[in-house]
Amino acid sequence: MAVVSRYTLALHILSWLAFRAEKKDEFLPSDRIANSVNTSPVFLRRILGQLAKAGLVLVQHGGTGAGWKLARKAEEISLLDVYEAVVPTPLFELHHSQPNPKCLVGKGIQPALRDIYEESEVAMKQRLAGTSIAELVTSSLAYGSAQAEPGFEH
Amino acid sequence: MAVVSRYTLALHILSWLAFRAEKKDEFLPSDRIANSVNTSPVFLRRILGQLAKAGLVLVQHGGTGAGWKLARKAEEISLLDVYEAVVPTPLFELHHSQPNPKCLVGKGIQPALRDIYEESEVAMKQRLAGTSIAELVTSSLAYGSAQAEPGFEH
DNA sequence: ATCAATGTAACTGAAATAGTTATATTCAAA
DNA sequence: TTTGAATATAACTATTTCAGTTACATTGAT
Repeated sequence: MAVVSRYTLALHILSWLAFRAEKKDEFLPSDRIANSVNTSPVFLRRILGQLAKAGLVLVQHGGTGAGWKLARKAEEISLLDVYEAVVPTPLFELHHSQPNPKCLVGKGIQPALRDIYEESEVAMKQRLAGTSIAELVTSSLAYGSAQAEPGFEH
Repeated sequence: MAVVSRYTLALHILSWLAFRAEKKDEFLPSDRIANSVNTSPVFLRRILGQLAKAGLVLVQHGGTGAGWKLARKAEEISLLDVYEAVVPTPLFELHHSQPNPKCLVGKGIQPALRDIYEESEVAMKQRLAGTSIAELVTSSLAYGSAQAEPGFEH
């Protein structure tokens, strides 16, 4: 295990909102999203809250048309934007208990690793930055449309 | 949290063995390693066992000179070799509960994500492949030697 | 005023991780 | 062949994280 599945759920949420936005510009409630993602609406709202803080979605609190929608076009949201919004911690963990500072290796290994870990994380993020939610939707539909069951109301 | 700290410990173990190997070619016991890493010898042996399976270290089971040493030169062990040895799972997690297959997005998003996740993981690994244990030792010593306490017996 | 929605605190259950304890096994060397 | 310094491994504990649920207060368009 590594990068939390919460990130996958965030991408699913945004893809679904983008897919819906192509048909109609409206706020959509969390339990409609939960129907596609197959997860609790409360859990999704926690993720949606993080996405809202990062400026990726807009929220309508009360009233009949309450819910969520994309804050900007799906072409302008990269998978890295979403990563930064929901994954706050660095990719690699250092030691839990500090290494022995009396040992030359133990003394210097943490800053040495920090450099390498940082660069590896950047390499991963650059790949994420190269794809948008719009492209993810296109790709998902290409994979899914072949055998999707017809007549399903979103 | 993300990539387990076990990976950091594995890199520390190998760096320490490489550092020691420069002075003398011998098997070194896990509690000597534990003195630098500052962790339980039993836990370290679990990691050392994984490294041995991957062919990165050699083990001497019984007798007076029992312990561990590098199976090949530190220049020929990359940080990616170590990653593959101790991190068995993919970097990104997909959904825990399957998305709704009746939804076009839910149907296709997993294979779409698999492609992108795979490429992101490869990008990260390529950076790890570019550094060897020998280089990590050199870098650690550069960071550590400035203020390390003198007179420490490894 | 209604009520369909969100916001959030508090909880549960499951899993992973780090680390420990105890015991059996290995094998070089005396 | 006995010794003993080491590893191998099972079983256990404590901590944390994560996903997901329940319950309730709040919001605000109509």
